[in-house]
Amino acid sequence: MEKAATYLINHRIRPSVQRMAIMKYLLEHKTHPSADEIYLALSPSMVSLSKTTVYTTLKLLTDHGAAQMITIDEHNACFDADTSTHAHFLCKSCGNIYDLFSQKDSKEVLPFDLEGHDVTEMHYYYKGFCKNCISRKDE
Amino acid sequence: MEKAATYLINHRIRPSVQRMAIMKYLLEHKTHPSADEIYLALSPSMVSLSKTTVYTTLKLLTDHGAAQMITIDEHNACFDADTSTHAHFLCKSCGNIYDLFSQKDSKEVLPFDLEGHDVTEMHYYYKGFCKNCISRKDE
DNA sequence: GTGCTTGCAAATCGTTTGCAATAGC
DNA sequence: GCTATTGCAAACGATTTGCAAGCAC
Repeated sequence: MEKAATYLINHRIRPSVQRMAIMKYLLEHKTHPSADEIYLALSPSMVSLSKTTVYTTLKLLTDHGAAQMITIDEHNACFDADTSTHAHFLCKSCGNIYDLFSQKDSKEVLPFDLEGHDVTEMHYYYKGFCKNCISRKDE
Repeated sequence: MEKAATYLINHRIRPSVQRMAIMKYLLEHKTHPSADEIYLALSPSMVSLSKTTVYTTLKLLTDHGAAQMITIDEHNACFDADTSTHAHFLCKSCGNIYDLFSQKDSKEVLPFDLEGHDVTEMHYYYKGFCKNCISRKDE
């Protein structure tokens, strides 16, 4: 069976054609696409696909823990099939969002006092100028 | 002179009546208000105030480092006059945003490998259920 | 055939823009 | 008077909603 279908079933989501296509896209494109980007990428090969379905599916995936919504860019939500704890970096020049992972030798625990709140989600966002844009400027 | 006026001048922003009112509101209300909340709170006493001015002023404050924009809630941007590095916690039940500060004995540096990117902003967001909502449920 | 899923069109709502009126040096 | 600032109304754009048609077990 396809990886995307398995992934959906494991998260207790019925694998429709549309849902599999969107899940597959998220699993294969680690670029943190927006709903619109997913729609634009898939609609040529899925002519009947509607943007509404993309939105509802992304909400479904997020609610079932099959993806996470990233709000680092205030203009539109982005999505990531990797729900493990990692940080995101938004380049203010090119707009790309990069994944940042923990350094090998550091603790997983972050230095904030949670004051008795029950934390279910953690989002670590960094903004600035990415390596590529910096070296481009130097030329 | 008023604290808000001084604060604006220190950030090289001309202190107009509207800007002072908005800055004052942010300094006195640590509740991370949205543009709309600020507008609704100020408009009774500043009848001529327009929402446009609130938006442009908040952008000005953010650009000059006199406030920071928080995108923890995907529905609308919130603002915080405290630009020091601290985390935010959004309660999914009551919608309140709380400040979280560093634990005394921990390092300031977070365990993510920045991979050579130039970081200018850091945002640490936690979501879940706040202390108050948890104890309310227990009753 | 009953309930879940999809897709269209319209609505919603936070935010931005164009532009004319106003205020402050 | 000239420039920065304000405020109205309209535009914009991402997302949501209402609802009818289609699909799956």
